[in-house]
Amino acid sequence: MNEAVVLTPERILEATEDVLRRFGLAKATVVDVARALDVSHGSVYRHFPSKASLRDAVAKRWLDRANEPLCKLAASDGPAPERLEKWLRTAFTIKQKKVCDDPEMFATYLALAQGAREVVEAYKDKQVDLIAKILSDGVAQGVFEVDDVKATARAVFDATVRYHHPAHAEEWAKPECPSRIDALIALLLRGVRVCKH
Amino acid sequence: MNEAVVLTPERILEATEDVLRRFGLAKATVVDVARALDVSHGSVYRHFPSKASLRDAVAKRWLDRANEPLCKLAASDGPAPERLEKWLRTAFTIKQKKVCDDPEMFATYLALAQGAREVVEAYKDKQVDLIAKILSDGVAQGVFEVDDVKATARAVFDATVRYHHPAHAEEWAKPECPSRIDALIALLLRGVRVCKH
DNA sequence: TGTCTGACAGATATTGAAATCTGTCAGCGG
DNA sequence: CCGCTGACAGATTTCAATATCTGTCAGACA
Repeated sequence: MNEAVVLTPERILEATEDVLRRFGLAKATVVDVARALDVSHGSVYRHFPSKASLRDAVAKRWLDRANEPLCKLAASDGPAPERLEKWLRTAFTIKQKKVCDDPEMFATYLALAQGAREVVEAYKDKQVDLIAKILSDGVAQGVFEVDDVKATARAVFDATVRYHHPAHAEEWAKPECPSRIDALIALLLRGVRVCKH
Repeated sequence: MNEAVVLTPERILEATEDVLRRFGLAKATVVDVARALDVSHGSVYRHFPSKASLRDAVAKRWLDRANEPLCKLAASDGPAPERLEKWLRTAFTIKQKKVCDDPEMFATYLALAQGAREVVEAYKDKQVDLIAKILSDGVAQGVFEVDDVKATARAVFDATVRYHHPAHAEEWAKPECPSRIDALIALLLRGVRVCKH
């Protein structure tokens, strides 16, 4: 019973990512994945009930990996305003880097996410929770003044959509982008900070 | 020399909108437009050098019409905060209404705009100028406190992208949308207002 | 007994030949 | 003379025949 030969969901996901990387979403088939694992395609259906569920699982892996640094940032301590700014800039940078490094693969994952609405929705909710965590820390520190933490976290998330939603990815490379990000972050921080007298 | 029979760019644009409405962007051809006007398609090329330029002109008409109420709002007078809020809500409502009333036509115009980048860019710049107008009025009234009016106007525009960029149109119908808009507008207004003591 | 195979039906994608469209231009007709 | 026509070349789209893929399942194999 060689472990390397046992067919696990994990191995299938790995192979699926490989196949996606090589062929792209449009051309990748379950048969390709099975071939990469040297099994029949019927075997893949023992572990994932459909091609859609396989794609969803790949999307979830991808989003979870991307989210990891942000979870850490939200859980850390320190002054909330700096932490919020850092969190937002990190969120933007992660996405931006993915586009720059491998635009083709980014496009593949983007298309993948389009079909995995539930997974994406859960991921977004998690992001909002992370922002809310920082906001409530800031309120506790007396540096933020916020009516409704949850609603404001959602508003911050919505307000920054342009720099983390893939629909706007083409614009991220523009030269005026960094200064526009600076202006946006400054505006949002002013919106949550307590008034200085 | 019957005026109704003279072929003008205006008449061609009107006919093109009709054809788009009837067939959709994918199926609408220059031949269809010519047929609607009862002329040969060669004649259309006397007035527009290419199909692309015809589409651009239609897109421009559409955007200009949509922009009209917003220009008026920005040019009006009154307290800047109320005016900014009204402007944003109007901008959202205009787009939302277009989607609700005729989703098919909205999709057509959306696809149209994708190919008319320059026209769209000019339209966006105009929007930012309108926001900047209201912001600088607010500064003059002593109710807004803004470092760089132009940059902040851009930031307000960017922050509200989720509710005026057609890429997010599917989300506009969701029931939680209005309260999220309220939270976002409140956040942005807090970000530009002078501190209350 | 439980995992995997391979053949199968229905759904989906590919392909290339035929039809249509875009953009041009010489010339018609008022 | 001037705006319009209609035929044309090359590009693009359509359509239907063909090939491939998804998802199932009865049975092999260990």
